[in-house]
Amino acid sequence: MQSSDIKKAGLKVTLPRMKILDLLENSGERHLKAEDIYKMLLDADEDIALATVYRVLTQFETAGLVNRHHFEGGHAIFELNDGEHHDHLVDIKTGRVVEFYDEIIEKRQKEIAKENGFTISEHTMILYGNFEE
Amino acid sequence: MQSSDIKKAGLKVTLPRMKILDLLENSGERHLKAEDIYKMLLDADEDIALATVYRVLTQFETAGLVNRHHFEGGHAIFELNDGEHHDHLVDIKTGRVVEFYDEIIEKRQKEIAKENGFTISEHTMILYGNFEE
DNA sequence: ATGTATGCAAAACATTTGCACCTGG
DNA sequence: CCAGGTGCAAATGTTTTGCATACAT
Repeated sequence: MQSSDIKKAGLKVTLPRMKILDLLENSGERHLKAEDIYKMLLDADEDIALATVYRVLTQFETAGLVNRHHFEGGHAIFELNDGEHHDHLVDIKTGRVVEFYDEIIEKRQKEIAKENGFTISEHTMILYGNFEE
Repeated sequence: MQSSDIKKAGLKVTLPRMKILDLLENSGERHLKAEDIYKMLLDADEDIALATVYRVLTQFETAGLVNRHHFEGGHAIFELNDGEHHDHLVDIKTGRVVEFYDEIIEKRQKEIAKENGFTISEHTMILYGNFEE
């Protein structure tokens, strides 16, 4: 929907890019594999190659529009970058993902980095487990 | 060196398993890719297949002897499980890895899980960045 | 027009698996 | 001896790339 974001990233506003950004914004699921996006495009009768999905996602990542995470399972998942950092709770069985943000943890991370003479450029924290029914 | 660990895991004490465990314990680098281990074995003139390295590492993981982590880069890294959980600082440029453990963070993680009706079975936290020279 | 993007197929990796042969207990 | 382990090659799953064609500006 926001073709301005694509333009801002120095990318031409093409149909594949708009469709993919639209899915990331409005598909209802924030955390998607490239394959998921590809299948949703097929379902929507969009003739977009999987290779293009990967290329676009990588460009979006470079532009700061999306984040790429490496959850367990050997594949990456992508989510819209809403500007606010957050971490993840991942249900091992269902794959359900819940985001959270904790001030205390963020503060400690910075302190720990400092103690180690380390400058954080980014970080991920993933808690794997099960949600109660 | 500790063939007893292998036996305890219900696995036969074979040369490949001993060599791989030895590397994990004494190679000087705690965080290794399967490929790294394979190359070290080649350098040591051990005729062990990459497939075996993967099989053994997976068995060790199941037995709780090693942990598998998914750092950035599309490959898994393996480290000896010394029984104590810890998190990682990873240098983006050099690949250097430093482990740390923080009581305050661990405590907050448990509280956050509780707030979300979530039972943690394991978790990873990785800070990516740069160490000062 | 012209530099970018895309589709397609092939390539590149990381990891797993089938199968015949070998080996530890 | 014999279940379990291993090497090799082929298969799998994910992501990247080369190239000819198509499109945005």
